[in-house]
Amino acid sequence: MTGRRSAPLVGSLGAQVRGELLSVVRRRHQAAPGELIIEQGRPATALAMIEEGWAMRFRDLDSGCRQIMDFVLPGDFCDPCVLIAERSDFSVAAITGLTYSLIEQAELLELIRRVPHIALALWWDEAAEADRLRSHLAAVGRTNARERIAQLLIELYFRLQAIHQTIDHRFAFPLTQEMIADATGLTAVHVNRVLCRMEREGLIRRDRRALALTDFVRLQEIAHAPMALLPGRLLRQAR
Amino acid sequence: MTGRRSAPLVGSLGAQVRGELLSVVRRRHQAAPGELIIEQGRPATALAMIEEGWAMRFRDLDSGCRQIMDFVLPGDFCDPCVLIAERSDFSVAAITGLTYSLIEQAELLELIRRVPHIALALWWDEAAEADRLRSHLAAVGRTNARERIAQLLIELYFRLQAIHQTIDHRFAFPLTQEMIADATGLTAVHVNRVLCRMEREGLIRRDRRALALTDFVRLQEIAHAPMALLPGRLLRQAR
DNA sequence: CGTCGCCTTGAATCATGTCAACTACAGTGG
DNA sequence: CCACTGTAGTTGACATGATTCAAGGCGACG
Repeated sequence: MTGRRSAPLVGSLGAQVRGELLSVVRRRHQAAPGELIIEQGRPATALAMIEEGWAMRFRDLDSGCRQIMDFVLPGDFCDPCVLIAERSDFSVAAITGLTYSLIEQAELLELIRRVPHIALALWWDEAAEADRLRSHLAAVGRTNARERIAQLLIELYFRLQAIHQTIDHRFAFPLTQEMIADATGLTAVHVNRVLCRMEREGLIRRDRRALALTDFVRLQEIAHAPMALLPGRLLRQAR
Repeated sequence: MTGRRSAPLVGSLGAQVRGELLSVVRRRHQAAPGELIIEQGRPATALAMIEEGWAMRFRDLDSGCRQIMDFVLPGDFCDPCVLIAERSDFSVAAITGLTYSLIEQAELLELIRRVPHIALALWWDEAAEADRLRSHLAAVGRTNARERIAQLLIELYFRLQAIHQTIDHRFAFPLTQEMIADATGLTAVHVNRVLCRMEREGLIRRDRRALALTDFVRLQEIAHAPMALLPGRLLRQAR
């Protein structure tokens, strides 16, 4: 024990753990936009980690439409539950061109035997995703289109900022309006109306696959964003 | 290793692990309806497991309304993320009178040192909750009021059946229509209309705090329930 | 230069929300 | 035992946010 009774007891080492994982990866994989990385219902066999590009976690409903759960950004695991779940209950597809690495289950378990912390990092990731899911659910269930979209944009901003993919309040933005609709539980047409209005009001600016949050403060008010969001908000840090 | 390469590698022992946990519990706690067990934003200090009664996991939004994430039934952990999260990002409140047990963090870690499987059981629970959250999100984002409510009722039915709290398709039902509304992202008034119509159509019957799913097959069709849901659906079982 | 995916816009419609009143109990205290 | 009070459920009339359908624009790409 560390001596301090209230010392953080478990936690993620973040970048360090990711490095450890990458050290056992033989080869990187590529995926073209639209390609499926993980398919709903298929047995879970390997851990996938995004290195470059955006992906989305989603589920197809039998009514033909789909719900996007969240977006998977560089450094995120596609399926932190790979050791727990028998088969995946969601799909993951590339949005942009993608570079990712796969670690087979057997390899992963071997690695965990040497570095138990890695299991915690996965658990951590799972918990962070659950947190995001709860925020997302609250947004879809209890706020209107404008608030939901503002919330999504701000969440993406914070996550991208954490991996240094923003300049000021601007970042590359590969999502179609239909994807935003599938994530927020709206129709593409309505998403369009809301985005256009936001632009007219000077809240955002869009050009050439990029997005700028030109009035970040007001956007945060609209989103009711309580404060700096996910990256490291609620999670115990080791050391 | 077990010999079979595809053998389940990790997993939950379910009831056995729960028994193990209960063996270290000194005293049971009680809570009256409405009482808070876990409060959003407070440091996470102990693992809570429901023994009797229903609770709900929810979040208050600053617009004053709330979103219920899911319901916590006997045998469920309130906060499987207690070892991972610095502070809780949701609240848990008693719906009925409640009996639950608390296991302090230090105690829990000690127990895990002796029985590492317990950590997996918690992780498992976390993953099961994430799965439920994804289904819930898809329902709220992409289905109408009738489908959502049917889905909720059927999910509760399956979970209660798994713990032997159903007789035929009937079970004690302590939720108010406002709670159903807060869970499904609707208003209490609209929930009322939908429930009344379901009753008129012979899908359900309500009386004295109990609910009967009188036309289970049709209800399942409405809910698009793909098949037997959560309990043990996607999860590796040890042995 | 035609095609295709994505974005944009308008008009009509629909699902759900809002407001408001009223009923039915269960609990409480006199 | 009754009068009060409060919570939950029910119902109607009306308002509105979001969807649907439909048409057209615009840029990328073969």
